[in-house]
Amino acid sequence: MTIKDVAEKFDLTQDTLRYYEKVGLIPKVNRTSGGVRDYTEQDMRHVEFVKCMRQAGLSIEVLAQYIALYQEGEKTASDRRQILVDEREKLMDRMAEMQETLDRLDFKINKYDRILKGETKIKKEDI
Amino acid sequence: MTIKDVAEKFDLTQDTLRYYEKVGLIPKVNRTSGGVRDYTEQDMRHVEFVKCMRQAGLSIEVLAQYIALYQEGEKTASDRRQILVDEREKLMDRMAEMQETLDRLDFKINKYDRILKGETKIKKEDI
DNA sequence: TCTTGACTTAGAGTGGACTTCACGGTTTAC
DNA sequence: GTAAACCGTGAAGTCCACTCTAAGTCAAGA
Repeated sequence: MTIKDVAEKFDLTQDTLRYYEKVGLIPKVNRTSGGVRDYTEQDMRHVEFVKCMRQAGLSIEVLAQYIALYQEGEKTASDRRQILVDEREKLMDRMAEMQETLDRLDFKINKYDRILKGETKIKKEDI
Repeated sequence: MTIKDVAEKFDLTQDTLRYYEKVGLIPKVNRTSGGVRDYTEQDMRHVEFVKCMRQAGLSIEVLAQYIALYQEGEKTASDRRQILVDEREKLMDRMAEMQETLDRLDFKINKYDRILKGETKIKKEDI
């Protein structure tokens, strides 16, 4: 698969794909005789994984580290596990914060609904 | 309250507080005769609100817009409500993505646990 | 009175994650 | 065969959200 196809498939730009490869989020992709990237199924699994992790906020740095360990083979399994555990923890924290904000948004939206129906007045101290 | 106290209270830097004021996330804070910021209770409610929203990923831009409407008074209530509804939606989407990633991390951590106990082998296609 | 330390400003600098540029080589459709 | 579309590179540029710097002001304590 060409970079164009992969970019479309995962809704990433070609630039982003090249960038990810450069910084090590994706292993070096094989090239055709003309030097054009030709993505394998395995490459795509990497792209999909990285996209998912990036969306959740894992940094380029930590992902590059993970992929580097992955490429060193089986002996790095426990280091890799630790990275995942740490990132899982961070993710849970972020989600808890977001849940708090979500609750707060719901509360405020509710308040606006009541205000707009004329049931309540805006109080100066409500931001 | 001085900027130092507020920074400590909310675990933000003084620079960040000045920056938030400059870009309109916090209304202009009153000054002492010497020009030093003196935060009121109401200012602090703003700071707390903004901190919470920023943590959840709402942009400076959208928050500044919200605060600007807030300062225009009651007539902007429905516009403000709409901002909150839109941001709530985005937040839910982000959280759903993060939940997906979390599930995936759990699955992978589990796999590593089994590998490290020797129950399974790493497969090449597992990233 | 002098020093210390916290405060002020405008504006420059930083870090993360892309994104664009300039320009040349490659592939494809007709 | 050739034009159009696509791909390659390294380096520079961009955007967001701060963060730091320089140079100055001010209040309190020795």
